[in-house]
Amino acid sequence: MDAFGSYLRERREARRASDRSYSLRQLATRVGIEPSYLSRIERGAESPPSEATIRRLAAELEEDEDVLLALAGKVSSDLQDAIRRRPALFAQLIRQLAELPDHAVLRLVREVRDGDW
Amino acid sequence: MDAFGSYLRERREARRASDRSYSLRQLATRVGIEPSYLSRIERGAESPPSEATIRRLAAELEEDEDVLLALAGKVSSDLQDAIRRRPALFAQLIRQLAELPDHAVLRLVREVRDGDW
DNA sequence: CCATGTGTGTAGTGTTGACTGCACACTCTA
DNA sequence: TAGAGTGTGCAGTCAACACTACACACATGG
Repeated sequence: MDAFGSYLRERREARRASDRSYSLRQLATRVGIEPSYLSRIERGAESPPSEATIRRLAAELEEDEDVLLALAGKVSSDLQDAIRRRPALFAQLIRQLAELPDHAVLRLVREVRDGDW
Repeated sequence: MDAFGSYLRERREARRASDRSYSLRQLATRVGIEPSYLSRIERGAESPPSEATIRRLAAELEEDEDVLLALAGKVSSDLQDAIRRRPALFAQLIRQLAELPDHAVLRLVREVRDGDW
């Protein structure tokens, strides 16, 4: 049940296979946290770190920030800001989309992207 | 700059004009918090309460939960859940919509509502 | 006039979030 | 075989969140 930690470890070790600088210690140092802290996070002995730290981890591992944040049970603060600016509208839309299958949402994304909105 | 508190007070007093049971004390009691706490919140001397408490306040005042949460700088947890289930997809969509005007988003909401999705 | 209700000031509480810092045991490798 | 690097255990910090508890002063209406 610790999606975040195990995913992180898995990703780091994958990278480490081709780049020795991806040891837990070195990554932690680059990201600016204590190695023991990262160790506990990877093993799920500690809850995921802050949004800022997750962002730095994502950058270092070249992972999608939103996905990593999601695994940590969080939602990017800029998305939250966008929703907060028009709460009624976005709330309605998101609740509707929550019940639609992926492909429908994807279709919508595309339509908005290259539509005449 | 204390949108939440002043809005709350304003709404409560509006209701109180026609219903004497909307005193700070009585509302606080119905909602299950200490009057002094609600007092500090309404005056902005304290940051907004938890999502659960905001929900109860919204119910009692017949206000839109999402709007009240937004004023408190929060986003409903069920919306966050929806986003977390498909982070890449939703992140992309919301960032796109953040730059569109209200009417465009509204049009989208309608289209999804009564479209053949 | 006093009992009841009103809002508010001050102080204190338990819990969680987000970490640091150091010591330890193990493993390579030069 | 000493030294550097590896992951980890344990203890502790510091601020914020989300509140409670109680005392106070005012007012008001029966």
